[in-house]
Amino acid sequence: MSSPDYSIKLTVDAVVFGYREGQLFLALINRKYEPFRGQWALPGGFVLPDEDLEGAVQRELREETGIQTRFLEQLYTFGAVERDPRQRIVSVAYMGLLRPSDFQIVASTDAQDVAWFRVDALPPLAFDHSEIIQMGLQRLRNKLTYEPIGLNLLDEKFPFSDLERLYATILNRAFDRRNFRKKFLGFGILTELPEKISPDKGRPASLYTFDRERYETMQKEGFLFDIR
Amino acid sequence: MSSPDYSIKLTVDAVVFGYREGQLFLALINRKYEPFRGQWALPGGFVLPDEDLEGAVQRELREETGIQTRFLEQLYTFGAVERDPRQRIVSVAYMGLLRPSDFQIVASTDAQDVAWFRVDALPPLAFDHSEIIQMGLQRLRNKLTYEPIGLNLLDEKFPFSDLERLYATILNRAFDRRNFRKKFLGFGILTELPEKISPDKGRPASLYTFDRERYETMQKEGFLFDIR
DNA sequence: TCAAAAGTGTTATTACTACACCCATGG
DNA sequence: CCATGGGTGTAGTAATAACACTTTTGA
Repeated sequence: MSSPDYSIKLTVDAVVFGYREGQLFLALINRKYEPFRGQWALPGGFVLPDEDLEGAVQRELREETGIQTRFLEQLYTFGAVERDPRQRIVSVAYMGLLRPSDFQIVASTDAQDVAWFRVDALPPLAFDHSEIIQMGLQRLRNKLTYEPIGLNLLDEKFPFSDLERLYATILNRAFDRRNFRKKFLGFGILTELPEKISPDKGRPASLYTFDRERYETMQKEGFLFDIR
Repeated sequence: MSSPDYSIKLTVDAVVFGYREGQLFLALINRKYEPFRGQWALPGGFVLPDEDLEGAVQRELREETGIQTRFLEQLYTFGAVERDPRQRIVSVAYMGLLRPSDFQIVASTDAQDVAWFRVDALPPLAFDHSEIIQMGLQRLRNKLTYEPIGLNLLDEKFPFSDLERLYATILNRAFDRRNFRKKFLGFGILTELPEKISPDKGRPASLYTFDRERYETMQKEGFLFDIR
C-alpha cells in the first residue's frame, strides 16, 4: 500500500475594506503571473511552513500592498477542488479593516499593482474571489449589528455623523439621526472629546473616540451591542 | 533561488454534538497511533486531493464513527505552527449536529473507539482539540439565538417542552415557559401535529415539527429568528 | 387521589419608531 | 443672511419580562 498524494497547497487571501466619505472600498492587486494574469485578485499567497495563518496574511499584505490593518479576523476557508485551475489549493480567507488615514496613505503610494475599488463597482475577479468578497461583505454587515466593529473603519477621533453615515453606507439603508444617536451613545462606549471639528460648511461637530477598554469590561459583564 | 518547502498538510476535524434528555454530548475517538496514542480526540483526518473539505469531513466521520450528521458547517481553521508536535498541520474544523435517533444508533454500535461524552465532563484531549471544541460550543450557543439550528438536535417530531429544555441545557439558563412558547410558536415555523406523545408520567404532549420550507421562505422575506 | 409534566393570559415595564425645529459656522 | 450640516425631545406603539393556576394522564 503506497501512501496517497496529500500535497494540497495552502494559501491565505485578504478581503480588506476601507471606508471614506460615504463609500466602502476594497483593496485588490493586479496579477503579474498566470493563471488570471492581468486580472484583479485579492492580496494573498502561500503560507510559509513556520508562520501561522494570521502571520501569513499580514506578511502578504505588507509585501503586496503595504497595508497594515487595524482589525483582522478569519473569514472562511475555501476548498472547492476546482477553485484553482492548475493545482489543488485551499485558501484561508481573512477580513481586514483599516482607518481612512492608513487607507489614504496606501492609496496614494501609487504602488504599481494595488488599487482600491468601490465595493459597488468591482472589476471581474480571478479564481473564486468574488465569492470570498461576498462572504466578507456579509460578515462585515452582520458584525456591524452586533459588535462595534465599524469603529475600526474610522479614525481615532471622528464626528458622530461619520459613524451614522458609515452604517447607512455599508448597510445600505437610512437611519433616523436622533434614534441612532440616542441608542449608540446610550451604550456608553464612546467618549465625547472637548475638541470640535470644523467641516467645509455647516456647524462644527464634536469629536468622539471609542473607549475600547470600557467596551471590553462591559462585554465581560454581559453587555450586548446591538444596532439595527 | 531554490523554492521553499510549502508542504503544509491539511486535515479536517469534526465537532459533532448530540442532545438527549437534558444533556449535550460530543463524539470523540480514541487515538490508535502516535502522537497522543490512547488519548481522546475529535474525529477527522487528511483531506484527499480530489475531495472538497465538507466531503472530507463526511468521509472521515463515516469511516471513523459511522455518524451521518443532519447539519454540518465550517467552524474555523486552526493553523498554529506548533499545534501538531510532529509536522505542520493546518486543520479546518467543522461543527455537526445530529438527532437523538441517529445519535442513539451510533452510540449503541459499540464501535471499538468511538464514544459520546457529556460536554460538561470531557476527558483530556489531544492536540488543540479542547480549543476547537470550545469554539464549537460557542458557535452552537450563539447560533441557537439567531437561527433555529437547535431543531437539528431534535427528532423530526418532538414535544415542545423538549425544545425549551434543549435551549435551557445548552445556554445554561432557565426560560419562562409561557414566554418561550409564545415567542417561539409566534414565529410560525413549527407545525403542531394532531398526534400526542405519552411520556412516562404527566400529561401527554402535542408533537411539533419544523416547517423548514416556511422558515426559508420567511427568511428570504427578511424574517429574523431571535431567541434570548 | 397523588405526582408529574403540559398548557394557558394579563399586566407592568422597557425598548422602539416616527417625527420637525433650532443652532453654529463659513462664505 | 443664507446655505449647510450638527444637535436635540416627545409621544404612541410594540416587545419583553414577570408571574401562578388548571389540565391530563399513569400509577
